[in-house]
Amino acid sequence: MKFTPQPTMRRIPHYLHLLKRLKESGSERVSSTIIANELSLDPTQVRKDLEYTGVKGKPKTGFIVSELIDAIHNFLNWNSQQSAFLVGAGHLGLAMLGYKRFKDYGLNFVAAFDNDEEKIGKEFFNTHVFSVEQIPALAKKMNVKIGVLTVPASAAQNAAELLVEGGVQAIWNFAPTSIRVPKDVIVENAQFTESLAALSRKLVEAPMRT
Amino acid sequence: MKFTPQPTMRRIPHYLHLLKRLKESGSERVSSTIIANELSLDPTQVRKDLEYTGVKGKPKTGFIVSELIDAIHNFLNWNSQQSAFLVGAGHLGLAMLGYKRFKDYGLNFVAAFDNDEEKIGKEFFNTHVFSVEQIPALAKKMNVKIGVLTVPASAAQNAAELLVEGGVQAIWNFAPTSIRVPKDVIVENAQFTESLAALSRKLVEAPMRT
DNA sequence: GAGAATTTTTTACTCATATTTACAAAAAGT
DNA sequence: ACTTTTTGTAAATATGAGTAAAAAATTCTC
Repeated sequence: MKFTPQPTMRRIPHYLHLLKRLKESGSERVSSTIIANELSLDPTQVRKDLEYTGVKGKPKTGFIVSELIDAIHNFLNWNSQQSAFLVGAGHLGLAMLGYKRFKDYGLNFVAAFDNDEEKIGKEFFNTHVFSVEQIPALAKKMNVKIGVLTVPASAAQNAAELLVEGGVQAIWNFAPTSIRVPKDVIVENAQFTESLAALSRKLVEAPMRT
Repeated sequence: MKFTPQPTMRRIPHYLHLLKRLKESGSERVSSTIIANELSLDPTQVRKDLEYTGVKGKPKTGFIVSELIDAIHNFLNWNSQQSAFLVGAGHLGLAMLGYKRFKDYGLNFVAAFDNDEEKIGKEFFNTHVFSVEQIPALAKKMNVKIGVLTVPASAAQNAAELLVEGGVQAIWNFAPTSIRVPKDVIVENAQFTESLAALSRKLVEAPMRT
């Protein structure tokens, strides 16, 4: 089996969003050309991407919307919920906890952590806040596999190490810094700055495109 | 002049973070090999990426840290602040407003918008919340070029259109959906789901890598 | 009900882009 | 002056995107 290319991975969630929209509006079937038009992509590319999910389209009819949605969910393992820890109960962390939709994406926050005495012991959106020191013990006990880092840059490395100590397999890093972890631990960076840099540069380059 | 490749754009903010860390810890010079090691990249790739920013390194000594930081800031036009509108004063939107650090990234929120009567007229983190209907008029008046979308998927398209009507040049889209805009308007998607999908898939593929 | 026409997938190929590898030149230190 | 280190450039490889032609299947028509 081949690994999925990065660019494909980036596009798949967009397909999913569109498909859900189509399903809501009552469409049962969809062709790759329709998807391509809607997202301004190349039809062949859409087909190639969808191939990774394992679904097969039928000529003339295209793909069955609900089948595709299921296939993508399956592909991403979003059918079964994964327990996750949230580290850092600041503005962003609370936004994450408050975003109910994460359960559609297979993510379930079972506990939050912070090192602010003010916050420890409280509950936000039905999630209890513990001291960061308890991360390793609780992670092992609750068998948590995913850690979400929404701490300041200065606290990121330490938090990451505590998560690793607790046996976490993957870290979703929102902190504006790189973290160093053993190579068998998966790190996915979701930094605003990455995206903002791209935007800023596009603004700089925009006049040149004319 | 050549356009900057996407992957390079993604890496540049990481260089910047590292460089700032190095500067704080007192380093004056840095070589591409050190950067490469720190971020587990290839040294040549680092040099090539840095080439886009226009800085020249000196053999044997490498690059001057502060020079590099300036060059990257310049490259991204983060020296001068850009006025921006925040559309959607929910959890995420407030997290954005509360994140003081954005001014380091050339972004300055001058107004926020929502269609919740409860929020309109209030202030959050010194930023006033207006009704979304006022977006076009205020955008023109204040000459705002960047709009940040932190609204639910259902409100995204409408909000985007209002921003476009107001003459906004770039939209930073956090809403979990694709938006359709005229082709001269820049859209940068910063969706959690993109990144979460990548993480989820890595978890699925992880056992295969062994 | 059979066949033609149309639409869409599928496959194969070409082109572009990004990464890696290799080598030569330059500056600092010994 | 020689060695080491590190940049800069050039070439090669690998990967992903786009294009074009062929095959399959469904619908429409006769």
